[in-house]
Amino acid sequence: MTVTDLLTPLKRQTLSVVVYEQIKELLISGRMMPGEHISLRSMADALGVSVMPVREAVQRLTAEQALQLTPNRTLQVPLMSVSQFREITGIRKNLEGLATATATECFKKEEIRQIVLWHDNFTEEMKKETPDGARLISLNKELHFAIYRGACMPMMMQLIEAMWLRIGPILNYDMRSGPSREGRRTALVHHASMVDAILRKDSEAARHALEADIQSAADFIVSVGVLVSADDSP
Amino acid sequence: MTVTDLLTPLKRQTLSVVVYEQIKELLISGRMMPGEHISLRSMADALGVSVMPVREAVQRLTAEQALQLTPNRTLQVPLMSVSQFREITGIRKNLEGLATATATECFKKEEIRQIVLWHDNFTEEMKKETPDGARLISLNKELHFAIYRGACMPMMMQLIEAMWLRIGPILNYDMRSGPSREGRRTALVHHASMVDAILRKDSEAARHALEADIQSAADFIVSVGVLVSADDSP
DNA sequence: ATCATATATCTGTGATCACAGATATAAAAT
DNA sequence: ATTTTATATCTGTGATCACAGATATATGAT
Repeated sequence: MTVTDLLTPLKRQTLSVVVYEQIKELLISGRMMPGEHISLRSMADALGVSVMPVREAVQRLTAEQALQLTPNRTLQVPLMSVSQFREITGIRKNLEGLATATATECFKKEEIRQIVLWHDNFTEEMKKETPDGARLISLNKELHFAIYRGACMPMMMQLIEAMWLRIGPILNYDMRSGPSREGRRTALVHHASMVDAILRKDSEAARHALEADIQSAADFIVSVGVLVSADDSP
Repeated sequence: MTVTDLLTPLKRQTLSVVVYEQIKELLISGRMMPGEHISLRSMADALGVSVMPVREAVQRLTAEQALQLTPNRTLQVPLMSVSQFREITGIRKNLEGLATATATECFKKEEIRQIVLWHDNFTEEMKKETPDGARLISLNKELHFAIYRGACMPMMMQLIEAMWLRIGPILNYDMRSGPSREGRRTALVHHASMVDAILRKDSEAARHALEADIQSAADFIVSVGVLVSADDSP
């Protein structure tokens, strides 16, 4: 056995995709506010690269509608209308519901153990008097995607990620600064019944609990009033 | 009234998006074979532009997995495994089924008229002894998307388009060179019952007919054996 | 004729410059 | 002091060059 056997094939990492991943993480974890403006050169300077990689990353994010190019040649993280948000919520319930139901029927023991672990961590953090917003966002995402991954549907995963990327800024922006008391309680209830259904291998119950989780979070966002009324975007 | 009132706001068209649309059309209409190699410079020369716009267009198509970048720095239209194709077919039935059912319940008269028109044209072309492959592909796409548009779900439309972009090369590559006798008959049957259900405003029947249409076309593709067995792509 | 080596050519990637349009700032006029 | 005009600066977009890795072709030796 030589040392060459220890070397991983090393997937080619271009600067473009590194930048892409970074901006994506900023968006999905709610560190950029809807409506906020960015520029290629300022990003490039901050990252210590030329505009070229930033340009390609931003171009891609714009294609995914995670960023928006205004008619004035200005980049911004998009504002979202109520109707857009409602449509995404509907699609999410459909896609993520299907993934959850599919996964529930074919989970392995190890996968379920991991899900319970994320759930416990999330619950623990939620029950603190002053939960860490960034940690909550991360734990919530890990819990959800651990479930979806179980469905073994890689393309479905990509679609779901694309949806999360678009609602990330909206969903997470206020959760960062401490979730509301009521929001905390309902989230815990839905997560608990989700995990419970998974343990019982009741796929329809799991789907139902997940859809309720998505819907209640969406209702909260709409009630807060952070969404714009008219549909300015397309 | 001055002449300025006659001028449309003219949406800003960059070269990148023009190139993007062109390549997309090539892919979705089956004019590029799965596995075929392309290069930035040859494309740029053919289009009479620099590599820059082609690069961004290709980068975007690669992100959408409509093109693929091999480890050897070679661009190719992706091969597809049977399992990948089956997963996409499942997702398509879900998304397009939902769109069809939703649309059926809220069609306006004019929209239905348009759908019947596309259906008639498609049927007419199919009944010729030697149907025009390119025209069939176009008519089939127009018919399907005329239905989906009725759902008034713009984001859903984008997801569906992304799916079509990925299966376009596979689905359409052999339809170009004249569809089989059997394939023609079943397609007409499913389209007819789809349109019939829409006229009766029976949303569940419409969904069912659409899913049957998708499934039967997919079964045909699998039986032809154009798909690769192993899963080479990530 | 066959195989090894070397050269030429092709690939995508990154950096840099030029450009036009839009915005903000500064200067000058009233 | 206020409004207008001019200047400077910032924006994304496109073209061009340089580079490293991969492939094909040609050259050389055996």
